Amino acid sequence: MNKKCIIRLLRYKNALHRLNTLGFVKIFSDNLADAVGVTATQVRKDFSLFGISGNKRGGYQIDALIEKLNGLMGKDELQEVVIVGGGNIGTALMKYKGFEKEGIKIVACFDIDPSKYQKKEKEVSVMALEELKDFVKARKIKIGIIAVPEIAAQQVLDHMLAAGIKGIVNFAPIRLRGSADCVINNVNLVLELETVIYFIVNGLNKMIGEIHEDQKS
Amino acid sequence: MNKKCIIRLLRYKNALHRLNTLGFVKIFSDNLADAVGVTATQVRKDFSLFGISGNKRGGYQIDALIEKLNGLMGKDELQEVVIVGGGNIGTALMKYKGFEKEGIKIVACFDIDPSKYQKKEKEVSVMALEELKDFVKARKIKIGIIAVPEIAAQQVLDHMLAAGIKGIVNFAPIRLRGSADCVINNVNLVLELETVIYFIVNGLNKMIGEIHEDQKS
DNA sequence: GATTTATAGTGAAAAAAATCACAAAAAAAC
DNA sequence: GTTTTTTTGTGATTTTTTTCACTATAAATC
Repeated sequence: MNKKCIIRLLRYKNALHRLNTLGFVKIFSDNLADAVGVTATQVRKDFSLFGISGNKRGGYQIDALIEKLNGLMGKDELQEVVIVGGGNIGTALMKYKGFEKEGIKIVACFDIDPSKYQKKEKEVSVMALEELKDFVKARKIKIGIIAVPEIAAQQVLDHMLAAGIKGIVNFAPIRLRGSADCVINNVNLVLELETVIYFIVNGLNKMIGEIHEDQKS
Repeated sequence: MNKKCIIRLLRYKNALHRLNTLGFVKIFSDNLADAVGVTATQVRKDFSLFGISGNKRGGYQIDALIEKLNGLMGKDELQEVVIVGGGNIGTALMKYKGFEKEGIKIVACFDIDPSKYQKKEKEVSVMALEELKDFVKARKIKIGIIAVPEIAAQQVLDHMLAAGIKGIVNFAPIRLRGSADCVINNVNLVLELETVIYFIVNGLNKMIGEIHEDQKS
């Protein structure tokens, strides 16, 4: 039961959700592997490790599988999330439709200069950074997104920790250090692009098909 | 020389750039490790593997180090990149300032319905998807970003491949398969958030400080 | 200029992760 | 109802990745 395996399980769950809404009922380790980008053996091994079993020659029942994964990984109830930083990235995330489907709700955005933003119909409201603490404490919010410039990221992190945020996705292009008190997932958009560029410029595309994904195919 | 190691080298380069602009001249494996989120041993091992050496008790000269890394990984000349999809994410990336510093230039965006967008001062222009192929071929662009809804992603990928794009960062929440002809880096924003949520909901924050980063501390 | 100290460098060991190879069983075909 | 086929399940093996434990060396100190 390692970190990587857990992350894969999340991916399986995610993919299964999608397949489910597409109307699929049954799935083979093969198909799931393909959807997630790993090998079929890996899928079965992961399941085996967590005591998930299917039917020999019958594959897996998708809804039962989702059920099991939910039981294992904690059914994700609706999670309220705040964003700090109302710039390009922050705004995009505020408006992004993809979260809702997965039970994630962006409830507010905080910015140093909220006067720039006026609330439009159906949009997330932007508040002053000073209001973060009270808001987060009052609503017992545990998850936050950092979408501020590099220079402000560390300071914003401190604010969030003080407010009681426990998990963060950080989009500022600087690595923020997690702690026992707070899990941080650093996502560096520039680096994601640079990685691809590197592989292309150096003609290494033959070497790999995908990046970060560790499968055959 | 494995994929992970290459990606780490890219991270080192990135971090060194930042440290350099901040005025640092010298660095120890320790510091770099910390900036990137790995162990000092790992940094030294990676360097050793690629024949990069520093000075005993003197650390590494940052500019020389960058030089070496550039030599090794191909100096990144200005790279022109196109975006497909002018929605929330696409728009954010178009406006995002962070790319320029790293020699990445977003030169155009393509959308099914470009009439929604009117070009403003200093902004990237949005064109019809049909123009993608000619544009990309004419300017010999090799790198593209997919920022369309899930449903359209596969089709857009096909368009891009036909146009001669060789490397892609895909933000649609579906795994696109790379090939010998095209490297794909799938970035799933929802999943990044879900991963954090999972660790928090299950109280596993003690288990890890960071996600995707495999270091101590 | 000898001694101490901090840091790089690296082969060896350990740990982690992935893959293989094959058994078990259910379904399908005959 | 027997045989074949397909797919799961998993111990064993291999490969990959990381860490350890130590040496070498340059700088700093005394």
